[in-house]
Amino acid sequence: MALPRAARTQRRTRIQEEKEELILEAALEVFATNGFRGSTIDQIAEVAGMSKPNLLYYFRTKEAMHLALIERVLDSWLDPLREFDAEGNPVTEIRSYIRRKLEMARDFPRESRLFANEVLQGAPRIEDALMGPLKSLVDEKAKVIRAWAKAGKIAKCDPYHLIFAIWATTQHYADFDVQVRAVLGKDRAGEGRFEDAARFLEHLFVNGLAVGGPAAGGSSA
Amino acid sequence: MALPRAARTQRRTRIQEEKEELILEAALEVFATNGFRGSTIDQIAEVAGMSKPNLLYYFRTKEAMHLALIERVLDSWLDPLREFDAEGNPVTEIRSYIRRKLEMARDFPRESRLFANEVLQGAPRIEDALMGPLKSLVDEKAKVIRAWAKAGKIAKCDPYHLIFAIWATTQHYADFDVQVRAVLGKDRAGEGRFEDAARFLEHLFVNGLAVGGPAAGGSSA
DNA sequence: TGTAATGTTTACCAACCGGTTAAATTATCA
DNA sequence: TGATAATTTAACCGGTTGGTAAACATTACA
Repeated sequence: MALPRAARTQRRTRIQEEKEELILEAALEVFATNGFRGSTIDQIAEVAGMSKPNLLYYFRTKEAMHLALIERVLDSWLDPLREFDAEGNPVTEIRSYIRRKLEMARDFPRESRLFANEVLQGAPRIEDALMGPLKSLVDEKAKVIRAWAKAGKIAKCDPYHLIFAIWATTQHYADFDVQVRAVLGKDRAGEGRFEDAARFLEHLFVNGLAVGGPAAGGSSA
Repeated sequence: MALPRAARTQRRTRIQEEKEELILEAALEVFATNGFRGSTIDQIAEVAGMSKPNLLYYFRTKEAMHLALIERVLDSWLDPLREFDAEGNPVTEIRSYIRRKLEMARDFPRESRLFANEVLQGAPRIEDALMGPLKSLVDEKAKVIRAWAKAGKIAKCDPYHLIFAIWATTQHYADFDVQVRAVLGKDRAGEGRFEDAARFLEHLFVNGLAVGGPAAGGSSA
């Protein structure tokens, strides 16, 4: 009895595709804003416009909905880092990585918050993913960055903490959106904040990682 | 009937001080790791080593515990930014702000996660604090930073996004601790990670904000 | 020491929550 | 169209949750 009833039909139907999609969309909305424990099946059902037993016809448990969601989202969430190219120009690569991550924070804030909630609360349901695929990917890209530093193309720095810094600064605009808007105030909280953030962050990281920074000797001022 | 029974005694007793302290300490532990909705009074009671009705003798509702906690923590949480000194040397000020924030992430991760949970879930209970005291303080410090930039002491940049970047990068080590440890791996996840982070972040921000960096040109208006 | 004020516990309640059952309804297709 | 498979709903269940009432225990102090 490990499968929901919908998965035990003779064929996979059109209705199953549609409803499962609908449910995951609603689940994303609810889980992202309330966390796992803070979300109820009833809430998801209401957002999806379906009855609770009907959800449970497609997903056997609340956990199953969450798991399906995580699996679907995790992969696409790592895409920007995968595109990080060892052959490219370091400055260009870092700049476009920042831009892509910032675009994701703008266009898929719920996905970002879904993970943030999960990690913040100790990642009880995604620990494997963190220590497996995520760590492997980061390890791989860290090597690339280290090679760039060794070749003198960027300043010598800890590649892991560089990646953390890019994650933190970009996802901040999704995860802490309410705070960002509150601090910027009504007039500056429009969509333009993402362009401003991009400009600032690109400047920060490009300058910050440039070889032999100007702060090295007595600054020209 | 807005006050808990303990607050309706003739004098404030020693036991009240002690028990309220004990409860808030337990509440911090629980709220920080589970968020508001995900936490139960029973959990807090168990951590505090008291019975549930006993907690409710000191705090009328779960909300009241959370509110008392937020109020107590918010103030100290903003202290590092308050110390930010207009008269000081910009590089020194920024560097020590980063260091202080990083120390707080290391020494008070629960406080950081308490806010992160709250903001992440839309800040329903601290919106006033964000738009009031927090915004005022940031506005004030943003002016200082802008003045430094205008005087040519640091690169021209958006002071709000600079502050966001410092918040994001430092709090990351408290809020996303599980992820940081998972990615760094067992051998590098010791306490040394905070020193590594400090070294990287100081380099990043000091170089990144240095005037007329080597990658000069496209900086913000 | 006695007693009034303070503190703690036991027992309880109504609402909520995750999930099940079985019956009713709708879609599919020979 | 009718039979069968697929879908949906109403009713329900046991456990949990936030919170209360009232009896009981302890402390402070005259």
